[in-house]
Amino acid sequence: MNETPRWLTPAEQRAWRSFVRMQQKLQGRLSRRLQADSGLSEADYTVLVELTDAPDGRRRFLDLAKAVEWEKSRMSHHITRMTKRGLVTRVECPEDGRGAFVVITPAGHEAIRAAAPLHVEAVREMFLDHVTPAELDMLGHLCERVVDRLDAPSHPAEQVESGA
Amino acid sequence: MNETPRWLTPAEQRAWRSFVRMQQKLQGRLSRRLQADSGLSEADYTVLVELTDAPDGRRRFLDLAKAVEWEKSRMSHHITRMTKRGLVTRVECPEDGRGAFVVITPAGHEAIRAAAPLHVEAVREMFLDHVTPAELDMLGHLCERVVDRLDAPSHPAEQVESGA
DNA sequence: ATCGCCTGGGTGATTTGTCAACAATCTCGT
DNA sequence: ACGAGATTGTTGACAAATCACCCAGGCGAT
Repeated sequence: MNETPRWLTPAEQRAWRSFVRMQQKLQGRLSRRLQADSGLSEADYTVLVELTDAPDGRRRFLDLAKAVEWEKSRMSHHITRMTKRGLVTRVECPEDGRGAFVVITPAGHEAIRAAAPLHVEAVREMFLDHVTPAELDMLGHLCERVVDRLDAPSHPAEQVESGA
Repeated sequence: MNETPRWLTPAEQRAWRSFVRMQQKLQGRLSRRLQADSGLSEADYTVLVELTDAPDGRRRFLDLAKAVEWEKSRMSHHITRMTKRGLVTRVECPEDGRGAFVVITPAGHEAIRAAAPLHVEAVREMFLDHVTPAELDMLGHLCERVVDRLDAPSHPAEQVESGA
């Protein structure tokens, strides 16, 4: 029945492909640099940022996992490793007997505090310095919109009662 | 000496963060979907696309590795696995005794041919459908520019004679 | 209370990626 | 011609991600 592939137009093709390439390169370079400069993997950094953002430096597991689009088991394994390195701790949740928080430790705080400026510098060098404010602004809006769409229920048509 | 962290402005902060989030989500969703729909990992797909683009479906190892920003050893391992599945083959290079080509097989061709329309559809749903043509255009240019910058020698100042 | 079932999280085996060291060319300068 | 050094690709040990399955605690109906 759906025999119409809606193939990409040349313009779409080109934009999407260069976007993908940029992602690949940017991610590759940034994470290697982060590792070299600060001894943190991209994954570590992501978790630490997410925790730093939380008002009291703590976050529920699944909450965290969904925020960064990881599987819960990945989060669990990763937190185990980070715990061994002293960057975070597990704290069990009083009101949910099965639940657990992951909490950033002082060492964890210290680690991002040290890593952030270097990382920011790298982000500038590799990305921000080559983008105009207008582009950046547009990009920001675009990304927020797309993220919202991704977080919303899969098929817009199925969603009958959210904003109504 | 460099005690000036050039911290991000709120606008930069916001744009960059939402960009990172979008990347995470988009990548996560797209690759899970690709796997489910076609039995190809994102890595497989990347390699196959790169090979399909080449005039005669063959590419040197390191060339390929650099193009997708992988370590050569990752490429080697991955090609080994793909070879076992019959998607590609290794062919030794006549004019460079140590070198090798990786070549896409008919089965490989068939695999992307089958996967591409599904993947494209997913890309539309998750991304293109939420972006205006003007935005897409700007994004495309931006990405090309950034990629060029990343491929150019590291410190612009060190580059004394390219455009001059 | 207790049974079914869902949810939040952990575990172990398998797959994938990284790192470091290696072999086999090639490239040059002499 | 020959040896130092740089390239190209491989390998094996280790780290990290995924998958499938498990367990414990909550939640609601009877």
